[in-house]
Amino acid sequence: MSKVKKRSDCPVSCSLDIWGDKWSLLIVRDLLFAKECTYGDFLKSGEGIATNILAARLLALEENKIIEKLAHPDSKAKVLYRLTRKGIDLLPVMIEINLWAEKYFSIPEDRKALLKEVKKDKAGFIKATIKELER
Amino acid sequence: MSKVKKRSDCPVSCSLDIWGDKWSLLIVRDLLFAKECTYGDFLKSGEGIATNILAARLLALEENKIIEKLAHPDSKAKVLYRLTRKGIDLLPVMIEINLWAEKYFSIPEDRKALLKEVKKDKAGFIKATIKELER
DNA sequence: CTTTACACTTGCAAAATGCAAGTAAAGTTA
DNA sequence: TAACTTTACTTGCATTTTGCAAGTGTAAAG
Repeated sequence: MSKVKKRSDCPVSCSLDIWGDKWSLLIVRDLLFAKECTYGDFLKSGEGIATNILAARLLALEENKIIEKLAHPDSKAKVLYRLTRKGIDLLPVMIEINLWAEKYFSIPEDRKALLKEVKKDKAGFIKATIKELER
Repeated sequence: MSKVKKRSDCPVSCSLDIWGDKWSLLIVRDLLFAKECTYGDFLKSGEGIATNILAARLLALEENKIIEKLAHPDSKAKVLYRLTRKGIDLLPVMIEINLWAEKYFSIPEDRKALLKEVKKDKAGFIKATIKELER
């Protein structure tokens, strides 16, 4: 199930081998925003990922140590997904994607407001967010 | 041919709709490094993209104004591809991907050396590179 | 005028994606 | 405690995308 086929040793290529598809970074995005998500939370995201694709992506991200599963405190029927440090470290990538998109697309107001904060002090924002996600 | 199916208005989602696949950012990478590439140059890149996939990606990137074609000065048989400003502006994304990958993979020495330069003065590096690519 | 270089296109098999329905365990309600 | 619901997936199948190999057309070179 876990075929890690490395196309080259270029860092960009290696990265894309793991999360270079239309869905993986959306999962990471959800977790950067929400810190912890259940399977159902991902399904409810606006883009409408199919449940089998979601399952496949979650497994791949877990195998690549981007995310990890943990028990839900309220119920054995629920599962929580969370970013590992490796996943959290995608935050700068995510921020730059947002800034790029802001320049070339029209994006929601609340996201614009957040990016305004980011631009005020990027390093500070990243540091604070990582701290929040890690505990 | 140019179906721009937007899944949501999230900036991340919009971005991935355009270049969220295993190949597009490698094309952008080649152009960020080389400034201008021919069709054959892309084919020669280490990852070994199939020629039909390359043609499809180049067309999609062109339709989305990430790259543009221009006449080769030496020959009518050759075509040059170059980044538009929109494509050049993916540089910060590309840099963060490289920095992330450097932390979690072993990457080639020459790329490490380049990233050392980047880390010394990220804003300066970006500014200088953009200037170089734009003229 | 024949050969080579270059930028693609085409055909087809294999893999990934997307949709709808189904399953199993856990929790909730009557 | 029996029936129902919620949750996290799995399964089957049609559609789409990818990958490989071979082919085409135009321009340049010999």
